[in-house]
Amino acid sequence: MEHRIDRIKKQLHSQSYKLTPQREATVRVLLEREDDHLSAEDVYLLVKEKAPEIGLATVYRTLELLSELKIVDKINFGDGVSRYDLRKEGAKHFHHHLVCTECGSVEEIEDDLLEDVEKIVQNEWGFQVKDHRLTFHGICKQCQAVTMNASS
Amino acid sequence: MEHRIDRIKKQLHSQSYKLTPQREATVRVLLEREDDHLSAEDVYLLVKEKAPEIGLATVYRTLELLSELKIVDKINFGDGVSRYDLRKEGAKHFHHHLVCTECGSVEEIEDDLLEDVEKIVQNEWGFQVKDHRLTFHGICKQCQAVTMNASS
DNA sequence: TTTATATTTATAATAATTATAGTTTAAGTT
DNA sequence: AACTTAAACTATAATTATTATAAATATAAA
Repeated sequence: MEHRIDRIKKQLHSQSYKLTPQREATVRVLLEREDDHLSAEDVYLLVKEKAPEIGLATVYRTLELLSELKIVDKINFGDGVSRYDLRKEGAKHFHHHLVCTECGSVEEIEDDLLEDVEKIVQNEWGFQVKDHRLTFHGICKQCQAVTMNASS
Repeated sequence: MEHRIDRIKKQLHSQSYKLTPQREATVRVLLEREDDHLSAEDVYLLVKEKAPEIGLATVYRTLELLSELKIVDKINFGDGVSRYDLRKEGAKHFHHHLVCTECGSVEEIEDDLLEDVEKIVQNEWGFQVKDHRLTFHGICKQCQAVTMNASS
């Protein structure tokens, strides 16, 4: 964890931003909850546990900053709130998501499944791809099992 | 156009909803501006030209309803507003988008480029895919040309 | 230490969306 | 055709997420 904090600190410094205590606390929350997809409000509440004096606006600004530096990705699953997701170290692209329409769970796929598709887009549409957002909606393994049980 | 209105009318009736004049006016706007990605506000202003007495809340409710019936898809390009996009007739899946980070233009791709990827997700993750959202961020043809001119 | 700048807190403002109350419209029934 | 009922509508208020502002604080540079 310290290693990653350190890297992020350097990324900030390289653009002459500082890693203030508030920003560090925010980053720590994101690292600790790496598998979740927290909203700004969620992050705020968690950061408050470490640093009760922090303001909501600071959390928003920090997330915005991290987002610009591509340290986090801002996503929207259509429920009206933005969610923030740490990029894996060294990842060029945003990872994919599997959203279950039954239970609402969100699973991540880190493999880049889109290399071929991006080539097609590049060649056939002349569009120079920089990044992507891919979300599948459907039924997760667990809910499939439940449904089968229920109907048997 | 009348043909598609008629189909939508039937889809509504089949779930015992009515195609009220307000709903019809809204659908007409969506059909006329099929290539655009209108926000609820955009739709409201356009519908007002046809039916000045319509209320914003009705537009929201209509879009929500059309969205539930999968007649339109609700998307979010990360600018804080939801946008509404008509599905092509008979399309099982949502189409893809190319969002240009330079000029903000949005292009559509109707081909389903994800069939192979969906098979992988299905087989390797056991996730039963029902639909997807795929957006590429990058630089469109036009902006690539401009950039090349500017730098030469 | 002094100065300048970046960042923060607390709060107000804005913008998108949703909820509510009362009214209108339409469909089905006698 | 009048009556009844439920759906849908308008107008507006309320809510929620996010952004902007002003004053205070912290940090780095001179």
